Amino acid sequence: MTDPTAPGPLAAVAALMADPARARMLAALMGGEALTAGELARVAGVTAATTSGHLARLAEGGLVVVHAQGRHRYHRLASEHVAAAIETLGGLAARIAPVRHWKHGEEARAARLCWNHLAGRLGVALHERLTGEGLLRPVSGGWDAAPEGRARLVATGVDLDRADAAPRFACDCMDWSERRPHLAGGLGREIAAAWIGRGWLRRLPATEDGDILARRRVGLTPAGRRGLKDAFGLEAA
Amino acid sequence: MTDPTAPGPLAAVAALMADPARARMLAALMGGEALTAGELARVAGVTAATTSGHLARLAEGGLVVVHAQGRHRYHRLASEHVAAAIETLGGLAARIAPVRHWKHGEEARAARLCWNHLAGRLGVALHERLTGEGLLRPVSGGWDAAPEGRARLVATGVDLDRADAAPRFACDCMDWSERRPHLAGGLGREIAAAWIGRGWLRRLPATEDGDILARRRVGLTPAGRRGLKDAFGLEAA
DNA sequence: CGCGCGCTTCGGCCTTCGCCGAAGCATTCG
DNA sequence: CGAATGCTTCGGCGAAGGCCGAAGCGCGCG
Repeated sequence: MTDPTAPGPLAAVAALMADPARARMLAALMGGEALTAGELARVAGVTAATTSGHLARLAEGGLVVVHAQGRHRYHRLASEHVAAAIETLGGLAARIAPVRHWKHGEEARAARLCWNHLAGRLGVALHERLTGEGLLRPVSGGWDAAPEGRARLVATGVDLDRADAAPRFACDCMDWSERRPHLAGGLGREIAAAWIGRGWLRRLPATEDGDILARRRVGLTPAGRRGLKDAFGLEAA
Repeated sequence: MTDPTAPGPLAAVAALMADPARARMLAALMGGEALTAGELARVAGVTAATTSGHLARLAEGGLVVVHAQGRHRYHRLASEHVAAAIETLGGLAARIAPVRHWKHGEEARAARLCWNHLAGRLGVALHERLTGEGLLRPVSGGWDAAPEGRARLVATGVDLDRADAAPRFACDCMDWSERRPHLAGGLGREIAAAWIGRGWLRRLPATEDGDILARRRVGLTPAGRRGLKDAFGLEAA
């Protein structure tokens, strides 16, 4: 316990992300869905045996939580904080590494999920629009929706009661590609859920290669484009 | 180049932080000062030879930049984005790991530097005060100082011209201990520099053990306490 | 009830890499 | 112009850990 060779907590959590196979799994989980060990094995490109070990370590380290259901074991990211850290680290990596061209990079820059909320240009534009118009205002440690903002969000199907029940939507993630904040937390989650639910957003098919963006890309449907324009005057790219 | 076994950029940057000795070096560099290889060797607890290898990797990976001066080689974090990522990852680690009691943890929670700007309770309180009073207002991708806010900041000795010259102070770091944003970017840097310069803040002595907080803790002087109360009505803990 | 499937555990191989001491450069100082 | 200092490079050692195939285990289905 008081092992003098023990890595500090920072090194320990970094080590969990430092393995290529584990990093691919975490990236896949950034899509927000709970995935089985088998699915994660495929995206990571290793056998089931290897995957099992990796997932045990990730769970032990608190990055992932497991939910057994029948003969499947579903894994998802443990919390918003894990997602935010991965997003931030991914952003740093993208900034530092030679600009490697992801096959679907352009689509992902346009709109994607960051665990359970909206990111990419669309997520950033939404955040800017809401804050710039005063529909969201800064409060202690985060954002709160002004009455006018609440009404407009509810009109688009967002369940604000459930968003309010969340601890607080203090966490505005720093965006991977745009280097600007987008809306995370309970409100971000409810927005994404509502708009996917009413068909404004649609998940784009996962890529088969080990792409870090697999399962994260979303697209705005024509209905969504219209809806966002009507509700917020938002002209999506 | 197209090595199929190459780790993704995320795993690569995580690996740089995943070694205990390197993590200690990075933590020490979060104090914002440029440190020599020898100083980093001492804080990391390894020999000069080992340190040299680590620093070469960190520089190669873009986390650190080197500045040779005489027979010393000074190292500092490469950018604000590196500092933000370390802070975020450290926050996740603190949240996940069993609450380990750092010797100077309480002092560091009160006020510390996050690379070149103010963090801890003081940094968070300042951010909240400035945004809550409307002295800072949200603009596209960050914060801008309102006229009233500019005047008050200038009155405390902050060089706003230099802050304006910075790319943008879009980056409000997520705080390690408080899990709330504090003020980073060009403005954060100028504030910390100005207040240290006029004796409002003082660096506290570095700890001798390999503490992750070494060289980061700062204290508010009586003059600083008075000054912050007069300028912003800020009652520091 | 027995088979199939998903997942984990075990054992063994092998690469990676962190570590050090010794030697080699460079810079500064006496 | 040596000698000391700061740092890097080299060579070699050892531990950590990532990988797999095979075997084991639990759950659901036929």
